[in-house]
Amino acid sequence: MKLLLLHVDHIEFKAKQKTKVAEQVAEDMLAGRAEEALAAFVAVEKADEGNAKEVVRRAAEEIEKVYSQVKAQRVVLYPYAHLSSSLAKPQIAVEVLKSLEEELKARGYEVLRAPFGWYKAFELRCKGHPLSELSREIRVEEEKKESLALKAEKKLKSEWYVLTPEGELIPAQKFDFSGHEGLRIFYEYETKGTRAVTEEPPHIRLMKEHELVDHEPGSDPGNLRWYPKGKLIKKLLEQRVTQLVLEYGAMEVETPVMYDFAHPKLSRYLHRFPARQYVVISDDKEYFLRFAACFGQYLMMHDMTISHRHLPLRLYELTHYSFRREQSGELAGLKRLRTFTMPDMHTLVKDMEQAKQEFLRQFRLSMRWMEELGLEYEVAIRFVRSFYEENREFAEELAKLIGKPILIELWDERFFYFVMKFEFSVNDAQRKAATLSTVQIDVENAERFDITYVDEHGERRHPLLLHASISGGIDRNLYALLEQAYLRAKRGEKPSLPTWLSPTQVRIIPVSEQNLAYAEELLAFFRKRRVRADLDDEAATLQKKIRNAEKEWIPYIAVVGAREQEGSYITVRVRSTGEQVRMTKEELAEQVERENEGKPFVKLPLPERLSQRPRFRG
RNA sequence: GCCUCGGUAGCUCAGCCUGGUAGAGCGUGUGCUUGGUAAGCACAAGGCCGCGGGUUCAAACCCCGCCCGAGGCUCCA
Repeated sequence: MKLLLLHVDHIEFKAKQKTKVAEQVAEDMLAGRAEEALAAFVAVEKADEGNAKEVVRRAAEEIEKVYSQVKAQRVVLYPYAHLSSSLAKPQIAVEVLKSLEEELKARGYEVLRAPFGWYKAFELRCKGHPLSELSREIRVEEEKKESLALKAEKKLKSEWYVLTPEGELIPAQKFDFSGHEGLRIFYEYETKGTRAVTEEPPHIRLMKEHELVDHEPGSDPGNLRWYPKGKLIKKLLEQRVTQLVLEYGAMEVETPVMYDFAHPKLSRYLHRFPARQYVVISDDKEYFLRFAACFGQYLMMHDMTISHRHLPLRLYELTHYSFRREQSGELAGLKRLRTFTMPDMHTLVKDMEQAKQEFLRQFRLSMRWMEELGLEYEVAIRFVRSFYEENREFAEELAKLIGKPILIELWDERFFYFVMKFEFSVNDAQRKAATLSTVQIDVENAERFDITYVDEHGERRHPLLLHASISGGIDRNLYALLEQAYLRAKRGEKPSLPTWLSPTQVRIIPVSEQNLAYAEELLAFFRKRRVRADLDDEAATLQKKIRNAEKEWIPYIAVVGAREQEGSYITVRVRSTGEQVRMTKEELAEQVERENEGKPFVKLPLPERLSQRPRFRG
């Protein structure tokens, strides 16, 4: 339904001539006049046909809201077809208008309704204040389906257990969590939510202070701006996860970011999910922005010719970007965004045996990722109960790999498209958890999207499908790194990022201007190596420069003065140990290169001399 | 989306209750200082007090609406 709401000094209409669809009305309804009214021009649309009741209720609410804002004294309902290009059937439109009139009257408003389906002359005078002209669109359909999905989910019953590395399955309520604080926090967050902590998550302050990421008020909430240092870290994470996944055997592809709402397979799939999408209008078609690479890869797989010899078959895309129009109140810094970057891999396998093999390998790959970032994490594995019963040893094998107790959630029935998934979660400073790595065994979508392969006997068959995000959202990985750095600082340790992710790995600080030339030589030396070095050539004291470097969490601070210049060595302040070490430039370069080994390397995207470097933020 | 809190210099914040010339620290610029491992000194520039409306002789301050952020609820494919 489309609504155009005008706050008018007066409105007057007179029906002149019937159209084919004219409503039969009493003589006295053919003309009318109202003063100090809210005139509601209404077009009832096709999409309203199945949801008349809800549309009427919502329209009445909108009108009520505006009515009280502008302090009108009566409502005039005026059928106005020209607001929409997709009109409802006239009969239904009349009914909707009548019930809207009834609804408003029931809510205590004085209502005048103009007849439907007549050519009418009308005159009005709009008040012209800021609220005096408003248009509203009321769309019920998707939300209705949405709430159905939500309801079904609410009914889902599940039970929680802890599985120890020794293979013991204990109901979570009976498990003694002492010594497993991380798991306790994770469990409590998953099952009870959190207690009220009313402070800003520390990573939000850190991401700004370190000039990594910031809010962008010029965009939709949940869309962030990335400064050079943040972009560098993001790029390194993206390159590394892509590297891991390609080495594992995935084929990298790229798929569109938007899809046709009306596409039959997509729309059915879409309605299984409660979250909302961004909508893009192109000509008169509506598209939604993808929330993962699923669709693009399904549609691609559907068109592929696949033999059993090709399985397992893996497609991968770094979704730059994925979009989820989260409710505004759910957004939180880098933890929860509306636009984010996520690696998404789908693996086709011929049977459950192969699915489990792949699941295990992807589980290990995710473990490796978490280790490379130095993140502490907790593990949850969620099963449909019957599937768990058949695969106990598999669960035990996974718990053993982790080497500490993990959470198990068992669902009585399968609501989602998967029978099993794992999640690696990190706890943050507010004792909340966020999922990073996850892999799911999907038993539904290959069939839904008609993805087939030809088996040994020449028969077309539907494969099983694994969804994998080895790192989880890239943005969220930075959130985890910052939150855990903050937690370490709270315990009295120095906060830091892994060296391979540190924007500046070596900061060269000359003791005085006399040592600047020597410092420049060192800078030139590191530039030729796989080391991100920069030079503090500002006019400040040594202490001040050290302090600035410490505040930036720089892993190696190289101080060079007359002594170093003569002895051709450098004195390095090592962040991880807090020690001052005398080293040669080669030794330092080798040390950093060792820490960069196997990781992508990107040059510092900023001027090497601090005096040449602008500030992105105070 | 709902509820609560916040938005003042590039940044962090005070001022608002009790309306009357807009403040501090950091950062930035300039000058002095050339300092040996976490803040050297001085001076200066820098403001649509989030936006719109209202009340008032007068609004950063009081009232209403909106926008943005954070937290809670809800939600989290």
